[in-house]
Amino acid sequence: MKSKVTSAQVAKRADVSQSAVSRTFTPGASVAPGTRQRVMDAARELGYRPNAIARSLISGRSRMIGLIAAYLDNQFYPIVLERLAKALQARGYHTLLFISEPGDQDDELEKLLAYQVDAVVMASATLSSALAKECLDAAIPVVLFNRDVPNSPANSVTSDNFAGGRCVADYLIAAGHKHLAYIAGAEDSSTNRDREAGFQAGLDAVGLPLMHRAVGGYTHEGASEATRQFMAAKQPPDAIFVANDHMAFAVLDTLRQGLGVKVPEEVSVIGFDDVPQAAWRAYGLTTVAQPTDAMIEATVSLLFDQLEVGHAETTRRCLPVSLIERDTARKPSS
Amino acid sequence: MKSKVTSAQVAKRADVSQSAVSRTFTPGASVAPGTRQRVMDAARELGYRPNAIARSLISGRSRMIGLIAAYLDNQFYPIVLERLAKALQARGYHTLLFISEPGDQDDELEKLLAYQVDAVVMASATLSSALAKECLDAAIPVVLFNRDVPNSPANSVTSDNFAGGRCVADYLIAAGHKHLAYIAGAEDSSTNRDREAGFQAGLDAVGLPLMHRAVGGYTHEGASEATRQFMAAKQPPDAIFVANDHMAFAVLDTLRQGLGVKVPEEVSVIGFDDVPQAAWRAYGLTTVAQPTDAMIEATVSLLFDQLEVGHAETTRRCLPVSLIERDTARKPSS
DNA sequence: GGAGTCTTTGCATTCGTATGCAGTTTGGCG
DNA sequence: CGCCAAACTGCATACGAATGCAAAGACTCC
Repeated sequence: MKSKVTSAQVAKRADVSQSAVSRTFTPGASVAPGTRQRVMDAARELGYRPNAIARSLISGRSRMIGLIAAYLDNQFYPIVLERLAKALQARGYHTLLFISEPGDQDDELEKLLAYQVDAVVMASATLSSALAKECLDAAIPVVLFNRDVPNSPANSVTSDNFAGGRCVADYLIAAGHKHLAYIAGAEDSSTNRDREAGFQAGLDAVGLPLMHRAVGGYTHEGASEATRQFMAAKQPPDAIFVANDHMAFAVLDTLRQGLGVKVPEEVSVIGFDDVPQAAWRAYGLTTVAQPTDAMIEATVSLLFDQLEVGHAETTRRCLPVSLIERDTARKPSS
Repeated sequence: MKSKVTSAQVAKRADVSQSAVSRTFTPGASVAPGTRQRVMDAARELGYRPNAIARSLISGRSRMIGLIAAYLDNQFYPIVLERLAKALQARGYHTLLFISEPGDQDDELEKLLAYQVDAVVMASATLSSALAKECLDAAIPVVLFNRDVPNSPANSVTSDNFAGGRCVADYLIAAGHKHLAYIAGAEDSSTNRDREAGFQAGLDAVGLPLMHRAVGGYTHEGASEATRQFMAAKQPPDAIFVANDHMAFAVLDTLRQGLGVKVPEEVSVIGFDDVPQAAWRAYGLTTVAQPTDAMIEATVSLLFDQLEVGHAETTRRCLPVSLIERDTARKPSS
């Protein structure tokens, strides 16, 4: 069991001081080529690997980023998770993952801070103001991903949800739809709020009322239930805007397989996110695409601005979206 | 910026020694109620939070589990990730995430070990024997999730892929299919190997040949391409077994939307994994269900056996699978 | 009242690495 | 050859918390 090889042991073997070993493994430090070689040899022979924990302790930087997530069943998030983690790895940082349960967000964030993460990315859940303050006090940058809390000291990266919602309204109206419905995600999520507000603004612009509205809670079942409810009304909608793709799939299944309704002939359906499945032929979902890669890039660069440059003021990045026309919504004739 | 509050500062404020503060935050340590109270008060006033990094250094245990993953676009893995991370959190451990690129697995695992993780779960990629040895030397338990490397010193948790493959063969044969095809995942993955071997064994049992075979590489495109190829043959298959659901969706899309083939009337399709989408009505995929929760539970208990009990011999858990009958495969008449 | 037990406390040390400082060597250049 | 700068090296200390040890206090029990 050579489980614990320390720099001191390597130093002894290479017949140098522990400092020399440390310097060999510190990029940019001053070590003579010969010394470095001896140290490297000794290190390899003993199977030495610098202890990142000890390094963190002394340097005050753990090179770990805390990532808080939930709802990994919505495919948007796994993809973000994967790419974000990869982007961080490429820069020598790693991801400490926290899955937040509805109740214990504060508790979890507390533990996360105990691990001395250099920054926090929240890809789910909203930051309670108490916690935001704690992070601020601890000088730990926080980036809200795909959500936004006005008046909080946290940075955020979102796409233009309002514009996306507006765009959907315009598109449906241009296609001649009159009876519009909206299936909301979670009432308290900022994405839902903005998407809905944009959609509503589009209706208001032409004086059209929103005829149906239900809350799907970002779940498959909730969306399915909402759809059933809409279609049972004496005046069912002829177009449904769904707060995200994950729910839109359930809407499509319920309409087509459950109720035998033709899409888009009888009802148009538009989602939001443009997850890969939306492009799969069984769905062919017309949807609003979030610029996932750009959002991740923005997140990473924002993070590093704060971590390495020491940039301080809080920024809110809002990236443009685009409507992807596929087969679930009637196309405007023009 | 009270960013760095240490136990020493709390001690001074509470007028006790640093040891007392440490003991207050160490469950089971001996502290007088009054002292504990004073420490807690001081800690709250200063916003103290024990430094997990420092704790790890002295205790030799980081309470972090390294999780190596990839292919998060196959929904099976995000779900595993979420539940596994949650299960670990519940026991006071956290997940350090590593996304492995095809090339740099060894590099990444190297860095992961530098973080002094207490154990490693590999949910993707196979452990190179060099790394396996390193982990063994470092006395770090390794659990291979959903993959198995014979003759390696690593523990593994899998489902009975061979039995699953066999079961599919039996099912298709019982339904009267004669022209069978298989779409493989990655040739070198143990899941693919076992699923295929089981399937082949089923064919061998009745002397039926495998008429078509192609490698889909676990990708959507690969599976789609394979399907096209099969159907263009002069004797196309009447049943396709696909190495996982993620590819099976592509097969269905290609058959139905791309080629206008009726499923299951003209061709039966069976997948493997039973991801949530398989149950969605647009697909209604007949598939082999892996016992995800049981696999996770097994992984966690195996991990803790080694971490806290100190159990040493390597174990291989193999859990039973079950065929889920839905709408993409013709049912045997019996 | 005294001896023994148990609890509580502080001191000092430890974990493994990084780094300021001072000392030594080397090399360049006049 | 001599001097100064630059490169290299080792010593000692620091990071923040946990813990063995011994001392001191609190109690019990006879």
